[in-house]
Amino acid sequence: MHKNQIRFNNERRILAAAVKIFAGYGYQGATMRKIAEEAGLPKANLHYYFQTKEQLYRQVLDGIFKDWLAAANTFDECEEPVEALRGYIETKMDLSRKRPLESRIWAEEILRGAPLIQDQLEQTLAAWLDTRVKRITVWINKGTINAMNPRILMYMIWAVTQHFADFESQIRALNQQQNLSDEQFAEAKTQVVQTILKGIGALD
Amino acid sequence: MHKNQIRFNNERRILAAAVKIFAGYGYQGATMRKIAEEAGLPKANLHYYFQTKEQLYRQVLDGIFKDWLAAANTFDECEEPVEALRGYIETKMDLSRKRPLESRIWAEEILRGAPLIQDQLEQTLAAWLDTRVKRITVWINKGTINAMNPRILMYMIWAVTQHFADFESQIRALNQQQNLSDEQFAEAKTQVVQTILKGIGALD
DNA sequence: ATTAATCTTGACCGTTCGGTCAGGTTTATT
DNA sequence: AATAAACCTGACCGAACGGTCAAGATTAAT
Repeated sequence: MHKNQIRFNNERRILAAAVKIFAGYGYQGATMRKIAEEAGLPKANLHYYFQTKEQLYRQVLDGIFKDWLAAANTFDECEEPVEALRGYIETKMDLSRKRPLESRIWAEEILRGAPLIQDQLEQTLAAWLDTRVKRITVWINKGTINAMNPRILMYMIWAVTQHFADFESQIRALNQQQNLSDEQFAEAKTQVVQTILKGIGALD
Repeated sequence: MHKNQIRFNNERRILAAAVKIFAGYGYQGATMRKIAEEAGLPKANLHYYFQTKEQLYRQVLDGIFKDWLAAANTFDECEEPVEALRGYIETKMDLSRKRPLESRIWAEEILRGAPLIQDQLEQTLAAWLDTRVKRITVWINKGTINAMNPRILMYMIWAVTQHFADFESQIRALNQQQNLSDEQFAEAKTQVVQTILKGIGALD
């Protein structure tokens, strides 16, 4: 039991509702009314816990950003490129499968020019990327993988893995109006891993 | 000289302005006022040529969809997978470079669940994809490329190429706040082509 | 030169937006 | 039991939204 049980519960309810509505309608399309309705609370109550729509949105983004960075754990723990990259790609694919809403909110924020998270991108994410780039460079120098620009490799991994969340509605339209089944998604995961690892010369 | 010169010119101006504003703010964030200002026309004039905001948006989407499909020309004209896929990937990369706004409008529409273009996806795009899937299947059966799901290959190509337009602001933040230079973009293009072609076993 | 068709636009309308606030209720502290 | 702190919410506000319209200006057709 928390000390501020009421506050804790209500903030969680509001944030969960906000994720759904922001993902479904975008920042501008989402309204405090819709979020309040989704959360089952009066609109004025939202403003009691989160002063403005922007502040609520910022907290949602913060949560997403943390998951984003945490997905790199396997990457960091593995020594060899095949394990490290396979683990990272699979983790990112699983994130797209299990939490597509968050991925879409992130994508929309970037699409709009990252007006609210530019600082975090330039500071935290840039530093995060630098670390991984250095590890990849070591592999390249050892000859374990082909010579290449490690940043572009990371962009490719992000692009492909997040595509399955962000472009879900397009994929569904091209799959007889059905979301990918678990089997289909597993197949996609395997093929993405294989193509990228083979593409950078880590296999064979 | 066109017959309806005035109408033709004004519709073009408005559509060009609409692309900029829709790409920069999203459908909901874009306002008829902003588009009118960008076009240098009074707001009421927009409604003379396009009855509603939604109709204007639909025409913008239609234009993008045509470019989308036309990008497959090289794909269709080449016999061998290396030429065909290299040509298609390069064309899509060039599109992302030269017309990122259109790519972002498309991405946002899909992100929101494709409310206005679902039919086109299910009809036209699905048929378009089927044709290319069949060609890829031929290559697989010949053993020119590895066994795989051709649809997932196409998803990967779309994801990676469009990422350079859709996530431009993120890439900029990770590139010392500078957009990719022509040299950097050319490097990315080469690496994307190499990685995918090698990844599917079309090279070596 | 006259008429018809097209184009232009400031002013206006109903609706919905994010946000506020006063006053009441519930929970925690002493 | 009394007081304080936290929580709740219907009613309201100014601003901005998409869209309309009447009346005038311009262009095309005869």
